[in-house]
Amino acid sequence: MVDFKKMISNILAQEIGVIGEEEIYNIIEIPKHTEMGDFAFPCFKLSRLLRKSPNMIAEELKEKIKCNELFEAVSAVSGYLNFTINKQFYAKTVINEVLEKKELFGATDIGKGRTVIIEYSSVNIARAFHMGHIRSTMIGNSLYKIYKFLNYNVIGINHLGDYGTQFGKLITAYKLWGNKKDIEERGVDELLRLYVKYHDEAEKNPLLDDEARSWFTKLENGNEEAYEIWKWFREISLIEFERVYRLLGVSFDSYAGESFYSDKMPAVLKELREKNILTKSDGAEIVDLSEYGMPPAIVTKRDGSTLYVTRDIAAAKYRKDTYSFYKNIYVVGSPQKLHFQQLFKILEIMGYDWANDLVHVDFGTVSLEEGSLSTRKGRVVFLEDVLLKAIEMAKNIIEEKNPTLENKELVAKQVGVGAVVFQELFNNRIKDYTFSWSKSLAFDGETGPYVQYAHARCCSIIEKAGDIDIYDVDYSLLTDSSSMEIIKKLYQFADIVIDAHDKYEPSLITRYVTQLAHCFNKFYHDNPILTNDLSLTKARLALVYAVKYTLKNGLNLIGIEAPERM
RNA sequence: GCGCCUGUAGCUCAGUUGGAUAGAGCAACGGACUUCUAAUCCGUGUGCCAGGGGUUCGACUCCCUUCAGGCGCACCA
Repeated sequence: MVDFKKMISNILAQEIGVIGEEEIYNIIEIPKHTEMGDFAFPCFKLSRLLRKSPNMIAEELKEKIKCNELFEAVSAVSGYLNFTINKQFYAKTVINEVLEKKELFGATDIGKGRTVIIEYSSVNIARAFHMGHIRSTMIGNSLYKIYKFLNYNVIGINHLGDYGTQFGKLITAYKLWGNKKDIEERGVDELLRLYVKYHDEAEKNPLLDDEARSWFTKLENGNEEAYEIWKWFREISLIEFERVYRLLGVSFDSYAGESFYSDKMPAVLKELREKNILTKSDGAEIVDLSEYGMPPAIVTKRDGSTLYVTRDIAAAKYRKDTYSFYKNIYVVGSPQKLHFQQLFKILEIMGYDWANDLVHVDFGTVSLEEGSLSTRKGRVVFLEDVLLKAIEMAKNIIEEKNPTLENKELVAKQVGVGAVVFQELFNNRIKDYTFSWSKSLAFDGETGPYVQYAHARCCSIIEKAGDIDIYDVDYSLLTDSSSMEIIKKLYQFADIVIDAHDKYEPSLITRYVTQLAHCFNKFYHDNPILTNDLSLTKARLALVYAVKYTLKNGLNLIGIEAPERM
């Protein structure tokens, strides 16, 4: 699409000698208030170089470039040079672009030829799939879609927590208090019960922890009984997790979790030892990171078994060898920030320059009003419960507002799940938040259903319009303020997607889509679209199409469905 | 103790790599459906941008410091 900023910086560069076009381009901003114009060039930086007041510079520049058919107005206001693009040209440029690109509007090919790995969700086997897991799952899912949209080759990995001492604990608990029948009947619920009981008992009897450690060591050394139990628990868990992933519409290219790397551990340890990176300490092997201002990382325990960071070293190496990634992104909560800093540093020390291509996308913690989520303490809100409740509420609202709707079940699912997901991706990922049923189940205001509703309105108008075509549009009919507000918003979409990509921040798209829906709802309220005036109808209909495509593209990028009716 | 993160309207949060009068939603009150779905739209805000210093023509934004909350720091993940 035509880059207005580029056009302006190009013109300005011919008049300004002291700084280059690129710098000018970067300085140009979009004014906060629309009355000021579409783009603004602040002259303060030039002021020092030219030894003139910003005001005067703006005035002089204005005189030099005022005659240009591209601009409707060029004004100098308190040190800013403000540009207003010719509205008809603006409208035509944007709408043509959207209608031409359709579901690819906003996409670019900056990712062409690059493979990106995104590790997300990474739930723990045999434990509750709870509200705390939705963030990694949906942030990762969204990043997956954003990267894909930008033409990257993307590999989504669910790095399952299917290994480690916790399995020793589970096996111990199963041997002491469990039985086959209960697990077959109750699935993960029973595994959870055993896990909670283990922790209760271990508080009274610390010897249990030795038992658990020893079971994990057995598992790691290939003990058959341990392996069979482990495999069984893993399968049971995955079946239940899949149910939730299906509801959310999330999938993965790989489920290579921690256990996948167990046989790659010896080689990693050998390499670390050969490179003289390990130090013995208290029977354990550590990497001393004090010169980098970090506490040491433990690589093997006293009994020789491995830890989290060891497996992550193996995983990173494996991924580099297998996928030759451009970036390897870990969507994992911020409590694990230090872990990733250590991991990246160790790989750097090992001599891998690609350690710079590893990214930890961290995010804040979800807690409950009663306190932090804790599987062990049984303080937990199951994700599936929240989703099902949201679907049920959506169903009730449909019955109330649109009882004749077809596919009620499907739409209720799309809207209910959309509401929950939207809530997760609305704020900056770094913020902690307290889960609340009423917020997750909100359907008014800045919510998923709000955006979906705007989309459904577009669809319903288009359907009603029947075979009215949108060729030969008279763009002068879209120069009113509420149309232009939409058009300017549409123009920003590609930049927003890039920004979300640069910052690993899906919320930028969530916010954008909400703003676009709002502009559209306002327009919709004030302007009849299907009128007796064919050329007016065509023009407005073209705008509706453009909004529809963009809303749908945006929702798709945050993993939310866009029903055509609701 | 050391390190990282957060602190903006009653509540939940935005705030465009330092820029022109700090914005939304919720809640409250008041308006708008014989017309394309009112899950919508419009109106009403006295915010020491946690406090204090500093850098700058200009600071919610950068630096220092204090306070408050959260998280992490050796054999869990």
